[in-house]
Amino acid sequence: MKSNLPASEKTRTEAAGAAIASAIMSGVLLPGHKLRIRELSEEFGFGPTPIREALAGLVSRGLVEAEGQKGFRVAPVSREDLNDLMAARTIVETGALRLAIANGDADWEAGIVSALHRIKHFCEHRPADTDTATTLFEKVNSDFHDALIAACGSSRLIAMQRNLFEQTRRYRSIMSIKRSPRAKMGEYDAHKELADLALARKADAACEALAQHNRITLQLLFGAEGPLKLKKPE
Amino acid sequence: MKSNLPASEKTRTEAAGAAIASAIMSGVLLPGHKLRIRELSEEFGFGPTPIREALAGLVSRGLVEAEGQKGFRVAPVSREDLNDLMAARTIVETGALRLAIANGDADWEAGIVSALHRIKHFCEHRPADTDTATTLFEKVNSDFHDALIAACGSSRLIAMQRNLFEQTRRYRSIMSIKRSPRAKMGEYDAHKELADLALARKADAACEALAQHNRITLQLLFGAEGPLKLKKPE
DNA sequence: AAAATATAAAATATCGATTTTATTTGGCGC
DNA sequence: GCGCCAAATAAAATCGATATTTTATATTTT
Repeated sequence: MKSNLPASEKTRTEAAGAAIASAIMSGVLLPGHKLRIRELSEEFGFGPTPIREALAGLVSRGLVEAEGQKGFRVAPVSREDLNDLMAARTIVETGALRLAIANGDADWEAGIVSALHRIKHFCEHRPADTDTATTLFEKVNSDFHDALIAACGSSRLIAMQRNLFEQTRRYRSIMSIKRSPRAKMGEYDAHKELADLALARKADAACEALAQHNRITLQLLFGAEGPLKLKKPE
Repeated sequence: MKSNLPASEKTRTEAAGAAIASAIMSGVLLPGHKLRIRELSEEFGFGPTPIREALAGLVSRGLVEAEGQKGFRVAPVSREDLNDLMAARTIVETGALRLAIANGDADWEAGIVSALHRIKHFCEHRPADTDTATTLFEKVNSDFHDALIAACGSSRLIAMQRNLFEQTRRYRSIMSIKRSPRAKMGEYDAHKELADLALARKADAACEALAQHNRITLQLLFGAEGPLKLKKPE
């Protein structure tokens, strides 16, 4: 019994990190939930050391919170934190987009066109199963936002954007935002407008569209019925 | 023998992290240098576990690089990486500054005035010892940039700014940039202009001044005689 | 009875040793 | 002599156990 894992996570720490991250992202582990090393160790079948190291890694990704020597817990969610998150995300994304528009070459343009096409394809051939559809949409959506700023010239900006986007995804997932097929077609339109503006090198308009897109996401999350003030002490 | 440490680092991991970070920031551990757990363990007098955990933490701060299961090394430096870093820093700093100017209250203004005053005081009463002076300048300079964006409303943006600033500081330290007293007085003028624009709520002008400030820093580092292409394999 | 304190229980942080993985060294064939 | 493969060496990743700190419980004092 050596490795029947996807082989993408070669080290136990990475595998444990992926497993825990998945549980957090999907809402199996709720915000604020205490993360005890031994429990996780038994639950996921890894030794205490990889679990511990994995948790430290998740802290830097903003999915887990470390409290001195009192251990770890799933990063809490709140309205204030969501505002915090979206403010940072908008700054990083629009800044990176502006740079990408200034520096982008043909490969960058091709990446955007390709990513947009996949969003379109998803909207037109939406999988029947809701979970599958949601997962797929998050993937193509994430890839599109990646493609937009791929030519920004700063690996740090790209990494920050990915990280902030991941945290946004968690909020969406936790609050189980459900979009109707029509709403998802609307998402396509918004992305198309964004792509067109970027490819036309209209930096100001593109950044404003992106900021507006994020404002809508924020309002959508605020408006959702999900409990957005829980801290869940345990 | 329980704790004769500064008591600020209560856990071994934190103490080890601070020690290693200090060695990296001061250039004792050169960019690209291989970081072997056992060596560090013996060198600094901590067990392997805290060292390992500390290194993982430094990776997320951008001071150390992890290579699969091949271990750790001090984050390399290069012209490309410095461009990468300064691009990210300018985006984050100007974005956060714009938010702070829009949201800042009296406390924010007071913080800027106070931080600026300390820069002025430093310039007028510069310590004789060069190392002491440099350390103190980095502190007041860092505090000033913190104060500028303190009211931006996003803890994530503040954390990013701190982190990127720290990395910039490492570049400065490594290349042993030496500023003449006159040059440091020039630094004060630049900071004063920036503070005045921010306090006058002139967002565009303030951000442009900040961006210009960063461009100058970049050129100063590029122009320095220090070896900025070393990778130091071992 | 409430607050404060001492004791017991649990969880974390750390250690030392083992296992696994990477790197070097030495030998063999071409 | 040069490149390729195997054993040996070194390093990193992981484990199981111990020490330390935190949290919960019970007791004593006012």
